[in-house]
Amino acid sequence: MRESYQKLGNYIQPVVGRNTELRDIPLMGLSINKVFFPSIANTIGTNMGTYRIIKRNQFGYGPVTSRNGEKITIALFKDHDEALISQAYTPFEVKDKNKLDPEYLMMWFRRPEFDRYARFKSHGSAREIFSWDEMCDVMLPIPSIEKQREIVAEYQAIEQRIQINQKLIEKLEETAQAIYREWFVEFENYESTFLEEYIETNPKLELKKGELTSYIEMANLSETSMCINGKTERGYQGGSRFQNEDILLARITPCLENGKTAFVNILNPNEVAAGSTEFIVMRAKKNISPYWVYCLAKDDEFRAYAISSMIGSSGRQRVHEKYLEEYSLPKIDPQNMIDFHKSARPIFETVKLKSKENQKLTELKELVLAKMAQSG
DNA sequence: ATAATTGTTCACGAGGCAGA
DNA sequence: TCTGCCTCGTGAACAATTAT
Repeated sequence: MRESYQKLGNYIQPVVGRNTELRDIPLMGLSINKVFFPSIANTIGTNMGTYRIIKRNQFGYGPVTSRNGEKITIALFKDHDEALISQAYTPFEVKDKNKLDPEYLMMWFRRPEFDRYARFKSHGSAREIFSWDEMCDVMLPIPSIEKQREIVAEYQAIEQRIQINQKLIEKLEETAQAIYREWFVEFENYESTFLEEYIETNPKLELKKGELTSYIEMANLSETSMCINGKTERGYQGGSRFQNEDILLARITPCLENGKTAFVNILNPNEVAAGSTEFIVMRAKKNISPYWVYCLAKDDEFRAYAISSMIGSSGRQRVHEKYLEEYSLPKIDPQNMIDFHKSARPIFETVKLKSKENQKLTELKELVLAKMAQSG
């Protein structure tokens, strides 16, 4: 270990104090994603006096590491001036912010190496604990405060760009949806037809058992955008099959209700990929824009129809694609479709570009974290 | 007979409670 | 503080049934 590595214990101290006055301030939880969020605890009948109080720029962590996916629950609190957290978490703070920058320390905690370290250093029989003493024994590079702030600024700049892209993607999706509504929903046409005239569901595609293919699981789908984040390679063993420009619609509780729908654009041309058994693949028929299919799949009216037609018992309800094909909608003017496709294309292309850019930026972020080990 | 669809169960991650 | 346990959500495996 380098000489410039320092013992964390010299820079931090625990925070004491319980909610004995039963104050009415926000109750927060924290997760292995290393963020605070509004707590999901059921606190009816709970004695809130035992809860701990955490203040802005203090940290909280969960000493229990053995049941959290090889990760440690730790986050820097910035959402409010003060909040309550469960007694299960240990709050602590940096003694002197001019010697150790809290944001810089949080960056160190975000490193995957720190997760592994915390797990490795956990001990106990029934439950493995990363104790306060172990936390104090953590060694990390602590350069000058100026250098720390420089590193933090670099990291935050990347984060900001990701957020800007994310916002842009959201706006673009809204725009696409607005164009769709204007042209196809508010469009007056009293002649109606069924969806099967325009789309094909679960098109037949060949994949051999055991063949190595790209695989997209439910977790890769976003609830808010068309972008698919990540894929894996594995031998084909069943499930849905699709290609670029197909639309994936999650058909099972609660993924459908949550809006998990994707526009496939991350495959190679002509590549056939596999995915979760719980996707319905929607494909545009001849002369129909795949962009239109995506917008339809995200349309409130269509989604309400899909949700209302879910069947199955024991809480695991699914949509049947036959029902989707029977969805009734106004007949589409072919010229309208051509014009819509032209208008929507730049939107979808930009979303694809920005989503790719964000993947690169995310890699870059990880690189900045990895680099910290050399900054001492 | 085989594939596709539908129903059921299982495991377990994650967040947290509460008594000793 | 320690630790036994609860609850909810969810993906996936497995089983049963139906279609081809």
